[in-house]
Order: sequence, then C-alpha cells, then structure tokens
Amino acid sequence: MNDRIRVRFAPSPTGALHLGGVRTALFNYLFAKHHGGDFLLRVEDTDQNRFVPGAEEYIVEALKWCGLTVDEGVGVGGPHAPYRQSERKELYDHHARELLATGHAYLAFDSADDLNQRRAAAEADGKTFTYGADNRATMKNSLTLPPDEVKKLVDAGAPRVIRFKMPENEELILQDIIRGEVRFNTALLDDKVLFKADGMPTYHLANVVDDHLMAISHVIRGEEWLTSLPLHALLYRAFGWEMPSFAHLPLILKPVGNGKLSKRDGNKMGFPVFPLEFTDPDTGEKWRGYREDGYLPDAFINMLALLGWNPGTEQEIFSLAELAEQFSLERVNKSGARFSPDKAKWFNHKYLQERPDADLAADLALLLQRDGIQRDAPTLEKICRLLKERANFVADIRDASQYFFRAPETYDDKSRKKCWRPETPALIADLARLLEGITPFTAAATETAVRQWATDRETGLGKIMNPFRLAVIGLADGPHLFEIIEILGKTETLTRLDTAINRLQVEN
RNA sequence: GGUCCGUUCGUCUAGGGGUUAGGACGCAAGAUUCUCAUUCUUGUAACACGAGUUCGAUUCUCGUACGGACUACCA
Repeated sequence: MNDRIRVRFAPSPTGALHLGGVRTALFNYLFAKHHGGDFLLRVEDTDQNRFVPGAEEYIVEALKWCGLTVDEGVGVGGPHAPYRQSERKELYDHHARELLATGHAYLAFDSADDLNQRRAAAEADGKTFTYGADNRATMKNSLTLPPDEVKKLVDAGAPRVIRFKMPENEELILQDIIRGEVRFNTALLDDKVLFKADGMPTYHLANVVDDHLMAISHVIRGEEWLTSLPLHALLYRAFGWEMPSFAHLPLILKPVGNGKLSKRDGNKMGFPVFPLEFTDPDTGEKWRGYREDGYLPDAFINMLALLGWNPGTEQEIFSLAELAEQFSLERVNKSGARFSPDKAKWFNHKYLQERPDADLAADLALLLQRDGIQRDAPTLEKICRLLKERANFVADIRDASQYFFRAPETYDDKSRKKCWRPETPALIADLARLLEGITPFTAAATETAVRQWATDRETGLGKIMNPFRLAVIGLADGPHLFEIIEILGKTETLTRLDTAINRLQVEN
C-alpha cells in the first residue's frame, strides 16, 4: 500500500444530493486536492428498494456544476472499476464468505417476524433488543443450530443473512481526525447484517471492502456514520487490513427550529436545498436548485466551504483553488452548523459584482428571451453595469431593468404625490426642450447641461431630478438617471417625458 | 430509553488559563448620492449552568441541562 492520498465520495442514488452531501463531496475534494491526491466517486446502490432513476446522473451533473472534478469513478472510470456497487456483487460475496470461514461472521435465519417479536417484547419490558453478544445465543443462527441443520437450511435455500460477530466485551479506542479519541464498548453493539437475504451486501460490508480495494487513505463522511465506526474498524481488523483514517463531518442544521436540514425545509422556508433542480420521478414533486435560482457555482461552493470550516484568518472569499490550498481537516468544526439562506445570498451578491459585465449580459439575455425581449449585447452590458450592485442574482437585474425595455405604464404613487406639483409639467417640458438640443446624448453631456440649467434657473437639482426620474422610469429608485437616459436614447427619453406630462396631469 | 457526539453574539465563526473576547451575515444609525442600492464609518449582541483545579477559568476536569446523530436485511 502506498502513501498516496485517496478519498471518495460515496452517495446512494436515492434522490437528489442535498446541501450536506455536496459539502461532504466538497471537503473530500478539497482534502484530496490539497494533498495532490485522488478524488473518487463511488455509487452505493446496494439497496434495490430505494433506487431512484436519474439520481446517479443528477449526482454526476451536480458535482460537475460545482466544479468538483472526479479523478476516478462513476462516469470517468479508472483502475478499480466498476465503481457502482451493484456491479461488484461477487466481490462482497467473496469477502463475506471469508468472514464466515474465519469465524468473524455467521449465518442467521431469523425471519422479520421473529425479529419484530423480540423487539416488541423487549420494548414492552422497557428495554431495547439488540441482536448482539448477549442475545445471539437465543436466536436462530449458525451459532445456535447444529451444523447439519444449518447445512439443510442452506441447501434448501432458506432465506438467510450474514451477521458480523461482535466481540463480547472489548473497549475500542478509535481516532477521528476531527473529534480525536472516540470510545466504544462492543458489548453494547449489535451483530450488524453484512449481507442481506436478497444477495446484496449492506453498506457496512460494501463500504469497507471497497475502501480497502480502492486504496482509500481517508474516509471523510457525515457525522451520522460515527456510530458505525467501531463496526467498520472491527471489519478492517477481521480482514487483516490496514484501516484508513476517519473524519466525521458535523451536520448541517435547519436555519430555524431543531434538527438537521431536510429537503422539506427548502420548499417550506423558501430556499433550495439541492444544487440542481430536481423532480421526484415517483411523486412528480419539484425541488428548487441553486443553479436554477441563479447562484454562481463558485459562490455556492464558497458558502458551503465556510459552513463547518474556516481558514483561521479573516478571509472569506475563496476560489475553489484557494480553498484547496488552505483546506485542512483540523480546522473543521465539531459542532453542527445552521444553514443561513441570507449568507448564501450575500455570497452570491459578492460573486455577482466580480463577474464580467459581458457574462452577466449573456445571462440576462437568456432570461429576457423568455419574456420575448431582445437587445444588443453592448446595451445589456451597460444595463448590467448599472444594475448589478443592487442585485443578488441576474434575475434581480432582469426585474430591475424592465423600464429599459418598455415605457412606464404606471407611476409610483408615493413619489408622484411627493414631487409632481402643479408647476412640474412646465418644468419637465422645459427640460425636454433642453435635452432635445443635446448631441451626442451621453450621460456626461446631459448631466452637465441639466446641472447648468438648474443653476441658471436657481432651481434645486432635487426639484427636477425626482419628477424627471418618475417621468422616465415610473419609479423613485434606480441607478444614476443620466446613465439611464443615455441607454434609452434621446427619442425615447423625450417621448417618455411627453407621455408623463400628459398622463400625470390627468392623474393628479 | 440506550450508545456516541456536541455547546462563544440571533446565525456562521476566531480565540484560548490573565484579551476592551476579534471578524462576517443580519439588524440599526450616520456619511456620500437626484432616488434606491452600493461603499465607508459607527453601533447592536456571546463564552449554557454548577462544582472542582488554580493567585486567576470563557479556556483544563467532572457533573447537569440542552441540542444532535445512531439505535433496519437504508445508506
């Protein structure tokens, strides 16, 4: 075994990947890249009942969108193929037999009913039934049944599982990179099923076998696996294999309320929990995605990286490469982190500001196209330049830019009451005459002229600008007005002034 | 219930035996501006509790409380 750093992200194709899963993938990726190692993608599809069509493709696409390039695994192949557990069945079968042969595992014939009965009985007694060291002697398995009867059952094809034989009373002291020492006593642990009656391995067996076969050096996974760490450690020992290092990541919690973030929270609280939009093939239920909501992948990743990890400095904006450079598992937090939709937006805002106007314009063009609006790229670029600072998403730019594409049909009532006075129409008419004579119709030229004009008339600029703005865009907010009219052009600007004079007179 | 893990501003977090306990999001105020936003400045607000160790504990130890995960022939 060499010293190469190799990590894997091993999701189950049971649906879309949610925030927690993406972050696990991210931390694995960052750790691998930090050490110049390999990032593998393995699909753990050993549960036939929970398989969701399209989920695997979704996972691959989501990682791609996030920029987490897979070095080896599903979708890209590699020396340890196949990387889909359903295609590696013989391997698990072989290893399960080995455990049976070495006495680390045994056959169990108990039916689901038997087990349920025992559990119910224990519960009625206020206890918890564990199929472990203290109870396995009372169950129907190859430890309790005479060998010939076991053989008879096996030959008859009786439904059976393979269980791990947990040591009776052993204190296990395990190391976790994030948490330090973690202790367990095997007396309290149960004889987990390693191989199911349907001929498939369970997570535990498949996971350990594959991690070993794929030469994984570090297992970085969610905290929900911490309690299975002793089982996995014992499995490595039973096989006589060197154990990889383990790191259990803290969970991502709901923004408000108790518990870990679930996919329900997103639709309920108005933020996506999935990187990409996802439609449940069974229920038809639709889930929002960060991509479709207008998040930039780098912003999304940056936000996720800082959920449970920090560099120890005050830097908070990181490219993926910077993240990889600075990442270390030692700086991952122990406690769960509440997810904050607000902060996610803030990150996107930051990244949006850095995005070239031409790129923003291209995105904006796409959005506008859906509304049947088309404009030339230079104009859209100018619009983006003006509007982006107040936007979190390109869609915000679209929403705020409507007056560039059509003249106002209504006028902001509050502003109208405040600034549209009886003398205003005449003022605006004068202003229109002034603007008519300005060529070229640039922001600088119109601003200079209007300021001069205001000074000459001894009228405060505010007196003019507010109704001017209202007349042109129908709103009381927005970017520099002279920039707006430059984009609109002289003709359109004058038309709008004229329209406003007529309509606002009537409305007043 | 049992096992394991955790607990610093509302949230994400830095720090670590002696600090004005730092930063960011959010919120509030001020400055700038034709407006809104941006930006800048300022403010707001935290070491869960109780013991112990110590000259001194938010920091170390132990308890308690609270939170979380696991407790399937799911991963």
